[in-house]
Amino acid sequence: MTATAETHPEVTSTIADRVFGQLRQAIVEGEIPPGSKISEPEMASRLGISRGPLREAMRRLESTNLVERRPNLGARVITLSNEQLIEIYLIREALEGMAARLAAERMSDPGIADLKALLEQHRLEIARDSWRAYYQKEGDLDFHYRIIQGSGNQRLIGLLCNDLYHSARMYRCKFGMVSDRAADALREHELIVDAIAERDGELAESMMRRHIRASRRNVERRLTTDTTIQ
Amino acid sequence: MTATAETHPEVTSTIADRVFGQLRQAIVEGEIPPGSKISEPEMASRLGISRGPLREAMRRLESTNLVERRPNLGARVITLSNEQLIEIYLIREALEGMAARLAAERMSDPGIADLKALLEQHRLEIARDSWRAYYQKEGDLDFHYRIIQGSGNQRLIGLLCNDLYHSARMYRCKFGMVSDRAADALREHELIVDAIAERDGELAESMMRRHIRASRRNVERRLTTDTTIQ
DNA sequence: ATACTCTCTATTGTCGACAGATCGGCTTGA
DNA sequence: TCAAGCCGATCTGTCGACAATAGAGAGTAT
Repeated sequence: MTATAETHPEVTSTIADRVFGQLRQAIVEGEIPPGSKISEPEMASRLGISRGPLREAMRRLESTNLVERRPNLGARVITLSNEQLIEIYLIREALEGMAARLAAERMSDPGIADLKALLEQHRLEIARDSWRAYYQKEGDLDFHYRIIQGSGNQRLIGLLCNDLYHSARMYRCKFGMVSDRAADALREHELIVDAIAERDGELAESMMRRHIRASRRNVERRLTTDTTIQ
Repeated sequence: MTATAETHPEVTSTIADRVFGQLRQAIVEGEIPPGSKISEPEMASRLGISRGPLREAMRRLESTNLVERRPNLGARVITLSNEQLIEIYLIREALEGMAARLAAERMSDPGIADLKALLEQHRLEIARDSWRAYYQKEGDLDFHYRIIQGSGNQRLIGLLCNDLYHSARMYRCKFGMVSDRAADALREHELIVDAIAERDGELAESMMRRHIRASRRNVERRLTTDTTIQ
């Protein structure tokens, strides 16, 4: 973990901040499995730090709903229930819908052009090798991030990028969910970008919500039918 | 502060948790003014605790967007800009809209009956003494809380009740914003409850969003015209 | 008079150590 | 044989102390 987390070579001045990022990455990538207890002495010695900064990092992880902490009992990585995943999808539907509306109203013209270029790139990738759902997934993430950023609402950006998306990514890493609806998603993305390009906030919100709702229903269908998960 | 914060006599086993609640209340009520620096040694000695638990509490306050912390420079209570207030209203519009939709789908019949009773009580209060906007404000909060709880979405409940509403309350305590639209708000509340009672999630969401949007526009109007604020 | 530098102080970041609590295993009794 | 209680080990919560950094202030040179 100490090695893989160093992909971002940003020199964070304080240990607690750096360890927070390390642990968050290790948790969402499943390196620290869900439900497992995080022992303070063990983790501190493994990271080569003291318990002080570690506890501060754990508090932040607790606030971002990645670990559960019970007094005098220690902290455990949260266990992901299917219900919690659905909850996140519903919140994303509301928040990213609003983000799309705001992006349609406030995004810069060059930003919209970049969005269109990104979409064109995705279109080519999918046409070239549709089996490679991984790139599409990363691209999907990139697409959503840009629209969220385009909303210009700092609080909204923080909520989605710092909290919800890490939880969602944790899920994706647990069950290796490959998207079987890349083509559909791309079409929906196009509708969203068209609405944004026309500065139609109402339509952009509606299309984004429909997109996320479709994604949620796809997951729900899998969770209920697929017996491997459950 | 140490005295006023003890209104909730819940015995929290750990100091850091208790201090977190104390500081949060002191901040949102304006007892620790926005923008003021929180010195760790001073605050720790004032609370009669060590710096360790205080720092853990500060980390949680940082995660809930109530204090800003810069490495090696200390923590300050966030300064409330008008733009940030508008941001919160927009997020509330999205999230509480979704909450109303879910409440319409999932709230229990007794819960809906309670909601109606609460509304009836508000109607009487407003008819009796319309000048007392304070009670209406508290009632408004109570009304919104019940619908949020009625959504049954734990993550949504936590986001709104633990994060956003404290930020919003901080604003309300800074500018003593009395609602001059109690009657309008009550009518809007009635429409929302009617939609929930009819189990019409679509309508409930629409009405809730319209309600919060009206509230936001009322605030925007004040912020732009009223010169005392600015 | 102003700007620059150096020093000193106070605060933050970090660490090791102690007290209280929880959990597992062991003993003892019926 | 099984259940209840006791005891030790480990961990969490808390504290005081040390190192490093930022800021203020005095002093000096131009």
